[in-house]
Amino acid sequence: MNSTTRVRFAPSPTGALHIGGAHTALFNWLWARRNGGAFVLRIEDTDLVRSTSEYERTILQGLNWLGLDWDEGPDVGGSHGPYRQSERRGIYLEHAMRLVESGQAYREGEAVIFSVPQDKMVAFDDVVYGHIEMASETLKDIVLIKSDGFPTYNYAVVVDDHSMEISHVIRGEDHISNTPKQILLYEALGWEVPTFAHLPMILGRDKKKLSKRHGATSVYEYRDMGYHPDALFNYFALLGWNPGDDREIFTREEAVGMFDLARVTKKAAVFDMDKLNFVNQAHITKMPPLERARHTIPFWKEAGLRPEERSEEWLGGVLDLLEGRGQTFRELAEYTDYFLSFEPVKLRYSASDLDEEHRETLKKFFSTMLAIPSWLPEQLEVTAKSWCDANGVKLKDVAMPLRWALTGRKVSPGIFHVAVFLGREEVRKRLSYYGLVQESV
RNA sequence: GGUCCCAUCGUCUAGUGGUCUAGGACACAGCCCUUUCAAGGCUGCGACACGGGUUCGAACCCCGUUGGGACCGCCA
Repeated sequence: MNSTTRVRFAPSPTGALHIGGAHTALFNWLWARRNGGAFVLRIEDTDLVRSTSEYERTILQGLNWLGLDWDEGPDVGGSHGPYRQSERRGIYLEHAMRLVESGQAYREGEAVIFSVPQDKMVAFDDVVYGHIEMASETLKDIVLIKSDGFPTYNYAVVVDDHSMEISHVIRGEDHISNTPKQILLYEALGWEVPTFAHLPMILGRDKKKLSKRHGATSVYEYRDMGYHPDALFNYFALLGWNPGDDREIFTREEAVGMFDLARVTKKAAVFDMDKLNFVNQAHITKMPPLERARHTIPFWKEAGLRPEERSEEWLGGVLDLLEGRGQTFRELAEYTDYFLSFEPVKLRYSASDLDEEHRETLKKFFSTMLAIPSWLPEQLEVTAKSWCDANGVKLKDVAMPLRWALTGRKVSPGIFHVAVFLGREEVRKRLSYYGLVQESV
């Protein structure tokens, strides 16, 4: 336990929360929680034209959805505020003027610019990348305050991280080359330099920086595709980090218990949907039926079905039948649509593949089946098998037509379980619709 | 172009000089199970980028090459 650990996630509200940002936020959160420290949320809205409060709101909601809570931030306040850079202009100006007075910065137009000292080797020890150094003469002078009176990123980040007492600056590897500039500013201001830990980048399948071309990039798109936040959290944690043993499926709490910045890897990682799907499936499988049902409801509705007409227990029972089938809530809804309504079945299947002879055989079997005393999966299967033996047909020859008539698909869970869940009358109704029930019965 | 970073199976990774004929997971293929498809179980395919050193010994250390990436904005 180290109560002095203070980390921050500092998004700029110029777009939705996307994968890279969520990944960075996640690692900061993990480190804060692991050490019993504080996770601070700061909004870097110094780009007047691109920042909007609408984006700020979606980013906060996105973090919330992922289960990342913060201890200080623009909405919850805290002792180191304000937490929006646009509200901290006085602080930036004050320190910039100090540098002008000491001759370390100069004015040009309305702007304040820092003169980079020459012949200086700037070095730091990154927690993940190790020792890094850069000669100061490769750096150009640094703009501190723009002509519009707002601070630039490299300057504001230093003032804020210092005044918010940030102990560890955990951010993407793309900031490594900004770090020497910031260190020069810490030194000029006479401030202690925090510990830096840069995180590997996340790339698309083609190993290029993740962009729209690679498909979904915002966390909300993943929610809408049917991923569970716990699974996305789990998958993100695995990108650039591993617990050191073979554990790959874990909860947030377990991740907090195992996390260590020292185990973060250096190589950029490719975002792999196949693995995400696997992780999501694993989380769905472990989930209690009722919770699974609650997460699937929006997708049933989206498919035009009416889950609100059923109890959560019934819906959970439907999903239980899937036994591991489906990798997203969207697929869960899709794979079970025929339980909620006969309509999608009619749209998919017409029974035109059955010739008269085949129909007659099926009618005989179905009438035997519908007359079975106890309507249970095992009974249906035993009856079907013995009927097939007696009539010289294979079980699949009756099971597949039954599957088509009940589900409108060629794949489904065990069809006798489906039949039992649907109920004898509903099964009779569907078979009858396809003309597979003997009129006389 | 300058500076910086990275480099183990297709992908995520384990590995910090000998226990590595390199381990796990995803994906893929096959088998088992089986009324279909999954799930589950088993098996298989598959990598230390290359070249020099250092060392008794290198995936691990050093140098170079090549290949990726990032930054070089009064964007963040």
